[in-house]
Amino acid sequence: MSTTLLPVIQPEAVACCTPLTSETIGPERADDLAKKLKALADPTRLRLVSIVAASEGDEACVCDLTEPIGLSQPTVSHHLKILMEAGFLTRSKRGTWAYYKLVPGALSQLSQLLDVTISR
Amino acid sequence: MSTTLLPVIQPEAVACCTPLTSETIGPERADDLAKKLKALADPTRLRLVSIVAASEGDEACVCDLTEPIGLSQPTVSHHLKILMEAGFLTRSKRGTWAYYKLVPGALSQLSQLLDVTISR
DNA sequence: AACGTCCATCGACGTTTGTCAATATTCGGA
DNA sequence: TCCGAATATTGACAAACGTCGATGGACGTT
Repeated sequence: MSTTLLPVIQPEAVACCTPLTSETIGPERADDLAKKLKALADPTRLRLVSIVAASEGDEACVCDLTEPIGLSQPTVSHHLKILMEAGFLTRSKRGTWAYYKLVPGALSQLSQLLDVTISR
Repeated sequence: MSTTLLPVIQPEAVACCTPLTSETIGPERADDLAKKLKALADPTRLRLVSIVAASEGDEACVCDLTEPIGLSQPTVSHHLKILMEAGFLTRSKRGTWAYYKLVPGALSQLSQLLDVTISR
């Protein structure tokens, strides 16, 4: 009698597993990106960046920032430090005043990274 | 004798205060933006989004995600929930499997918001 | 030299976050 | 109807975070 050949089921097709179609982000890059995003992921810090960006020369001193933010001066300084360490602001002292300035393109760069690195 | 008129010093020029040249972000919008950024500001969640984005049909089930992430299944489910509540992923159950899918344009929209809302 | 102003740092506090083990739930197959 | 597999939820815990008051350091003015 004749035998019928049955196709062997591929292991990949057994369960739900979907194959990847392109490269994924590595844990190191994910850490870097997360660090920058974390620096912005706070309402107070977003407002700080916004006020600096809206100021003459993309620059403002702490005395300009404390009042509209409505938090204590140490807290504002703390947030500014975080934004500096993340590369969004630079600091320059003139007299007793400390001026914080937007790093040109830092925000746009992060914005692009979101689109390009992730959505790919 | 003749009197010389002296110009009155403007109050704004006395100290360091820089005038704003354009609108700043309001506290409510800052809260909204911060909430979305916070959802992405974690290395594990960035990798999850990346893997989903790299998968066939921008879609993957939890069983595809647990192994490459290297964390416990409850932790992965927890992160996926956060990404869903922030509007980056949607969930659809098929059988026992739960498929998470990228929300089209959600990342790009956030990316644009960063550039437009802040940098002005 | 003494004082006042602007800002950074420190220490403390309550809250939020990321993680896990254990358990509950839902669904398909025997 | 019972069992196993995939996923969500709960409870717990340590670490990180946001905030403040108090303090300290640097600078300009008197």
